[in-house]
Amino acid sequence: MLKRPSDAIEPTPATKRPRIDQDADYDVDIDESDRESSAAADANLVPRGATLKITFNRKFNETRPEKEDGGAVSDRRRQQNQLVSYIFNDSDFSFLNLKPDHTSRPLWISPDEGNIILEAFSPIAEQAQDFLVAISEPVSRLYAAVSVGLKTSDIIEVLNRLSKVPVPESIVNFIRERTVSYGKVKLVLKHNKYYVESNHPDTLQMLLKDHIISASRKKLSDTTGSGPLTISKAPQRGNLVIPGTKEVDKSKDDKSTDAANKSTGTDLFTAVIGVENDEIDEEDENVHAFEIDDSKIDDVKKRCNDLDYPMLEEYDFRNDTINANLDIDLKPATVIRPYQEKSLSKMFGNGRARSGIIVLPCGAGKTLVGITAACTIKKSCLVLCTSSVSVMQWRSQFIQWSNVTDKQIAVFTADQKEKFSGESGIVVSTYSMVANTHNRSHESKKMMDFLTSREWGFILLDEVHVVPAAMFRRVLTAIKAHSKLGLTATLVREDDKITDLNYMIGPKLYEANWQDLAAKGHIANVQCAEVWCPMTPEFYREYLREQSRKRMLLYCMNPRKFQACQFLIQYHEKRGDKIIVFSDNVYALEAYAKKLRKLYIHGGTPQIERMRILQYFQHDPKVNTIFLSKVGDTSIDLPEATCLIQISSHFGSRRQEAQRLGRILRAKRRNDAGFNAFFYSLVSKDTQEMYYSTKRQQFLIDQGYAFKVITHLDGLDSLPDLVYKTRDEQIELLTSVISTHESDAELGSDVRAGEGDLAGTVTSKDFGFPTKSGGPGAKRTTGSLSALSGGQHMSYMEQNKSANKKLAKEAAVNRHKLFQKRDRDQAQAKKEAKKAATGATNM
DNA sequence: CACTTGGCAA
DNA sequence: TTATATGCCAAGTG
Repeated sequence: MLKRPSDAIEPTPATKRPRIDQDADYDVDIDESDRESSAAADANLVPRGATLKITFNRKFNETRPEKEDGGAVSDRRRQQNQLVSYIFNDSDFSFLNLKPDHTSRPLWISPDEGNIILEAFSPIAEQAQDFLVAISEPVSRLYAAVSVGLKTSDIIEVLNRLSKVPVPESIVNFIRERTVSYGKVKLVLKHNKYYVESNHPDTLQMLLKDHIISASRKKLSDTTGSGPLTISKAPQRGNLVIPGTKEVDKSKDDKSTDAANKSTGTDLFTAVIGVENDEIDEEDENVHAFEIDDSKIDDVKKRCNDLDYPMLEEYDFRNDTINANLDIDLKPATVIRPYQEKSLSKMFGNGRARSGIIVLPCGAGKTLVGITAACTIKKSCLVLCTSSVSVMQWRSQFIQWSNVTDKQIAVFTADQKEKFSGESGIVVSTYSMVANTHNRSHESKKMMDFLTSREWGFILLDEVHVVPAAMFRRVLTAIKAHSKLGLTATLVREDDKITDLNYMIGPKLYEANWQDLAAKGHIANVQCAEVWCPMTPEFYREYLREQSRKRMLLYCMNPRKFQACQFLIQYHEKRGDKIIVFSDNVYALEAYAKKLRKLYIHGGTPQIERMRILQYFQHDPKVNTIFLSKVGDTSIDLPEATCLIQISSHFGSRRQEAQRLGRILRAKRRNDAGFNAFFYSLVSKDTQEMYYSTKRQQFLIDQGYAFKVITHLDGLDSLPDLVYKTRDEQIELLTSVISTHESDAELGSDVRAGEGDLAGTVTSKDFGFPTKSGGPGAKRTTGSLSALSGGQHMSYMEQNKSANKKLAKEAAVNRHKLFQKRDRDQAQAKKEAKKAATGATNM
């Protein structure tokens, strides 16, 4: 959503303004009864997009408060959980006039609430949904819709054509009001000069009355800044071809971009609607413009934003004669997918590069979109990502998909500072590298000079949602970039961090519908489930006694959860799935991984070892499960997982949920008929966790995923090697949880790892390298792995400890050089920790 | 020189 | 409102 002037003036804007929040305004409703009964019933997927409800009601409540009838509202609330048709319950709409051909129109619009209801069974439902998604979420999406070329009148007209009933006047007004100023003004960089451009000369005149803007206007030598506006033909897409689109052998060059995925449904859609739902042409219109001073761009941008005329930024890169072209292209074999093409056609719709954000799920090929965009613009390009790992990934992807040479692409991180040779090139770097405020090393200072001294045709911003606004500001002020593309998987507003993105980068240009991508096989089809694990009495008693900090640990370590986790892992390993288990809590992560004898990675795991483990996970058929802490949320590339289990879903943001989910969405590996990916959340019953998890799920439901609650896992109790089966074992776990936590409260996690080692642990540390054939490393590995299949009943800690020590000693002899120092350090740390502990008790 | 460690930031 | 993870840099170590 945009920052608006009222924000600055009003002390409490949130109450004054229609706060748009995703939950309220854009729901994909799922029949709730299905959720209730799902434990028993088979895993039926709710019909895709059963209803799409778009609510404008906050706005309407604000303008017409008398509609806020408390009784009706609570009445509605109550019924929400019963039927989809609750939408209709509080009003009788039979008085509305159905249009004569209403059966071919898929939308209902209720005049009071502003709800729009889509009939999913309509043959044109999919297109209608596209349209609705484009215009819903009133403020930001209308803005986005306008910015990709839809006009107010078009929106109203299309809505009217889709609707069975006449579009209520109130909605028309709402749309008018909201779109009147958006997208009217563009900041265009053309022939290396900046222009403020608009189709409406009067708007420009109005803006020029503002003293800041008029002061920024470029003074021509003969006039005093009040000369006439320049008039020119509106830009057209013309012969611009986005690489990789097979556009070449099409007869029509324009507007047929979407012809590739045209189906009979689309034709029907156009027949009913009369217009294509995107690419509204601006052909025979003139645009008006005035030039502004390069140095005043930021002032003008800010001012226009304050005046409620946010500027879209466009870069006429084909007419940029000053910045050298970069001779890159996609490799001939590279073909991009229809939705990638669609997102790019939004960006390059009129032959210029619009700045903005493209939202695609992880694994849907964001990187390729970015690369294709870079290959379309063909100017110097700067890519920014969040971690050095993804820097390397971007680099290698560029080389993989396009024909850039080593000389043209350079990386800039803490340990690698390259420059490209020649006039133009690509630099891949991290945000913190560029935005760093505190002292720089000499090398990076030089590099920064290199970055700031030149003009960049294109700046690619990866994972825009994680970067704080302040950092962006620094980056964008330091770097002179002519067009900006943000890529993200989730543009979810959890806090106000990304509120400014619209202003700083641009509007959302495109957002893919996850389900559609799943249906078309681009990403996996996911079954989401929440597993409710009861607490054991002992744990629950402690839980009730303890304070919040320890409570969390207790419900994470719930033995029943352990068992559920074990069960699910075994079940899915049998199916041949690759499984990732997430835990935000590092202690729990280690405990689980060790008990279940799996490899794990957390923040303290050194880089080389991470790579090792990921290698195993990907290629070794014996390693099918790994445990990850928060590290997995970003920057680790895990293409092979098909099943994901969350223990400790505490404090979760929807963003996190979405991103984790994204990890298993990569093109499907499995060919099962129904679901080919699984997402479990383990929740301890009757604890705070229940509350958090409900909150988190909302996102998944919003995305339209089927969601089940599992209260009982069949066959769990008969699992042969079930952990913590006896009460004694459980109590032992409980005491170790309580005591360990206390004594280790302020010790580093690595120290803890060494101390509390459980029987026959296969931790990342013990996992030898299967180096040179038959080497000692290899032997150890297989030994550990075969131990998985039997004899893991080690009841006593003391025993285990000593056994483990012996193992460790043996291991140390044959350990890889890289690990030896680590081991020593750990031994040292352990010693010191013990010393500290005894010292404490002596006092 | 290669590598690790601690401090700091967001 | 946490805890965790990450990145950059300088200083220390063998």
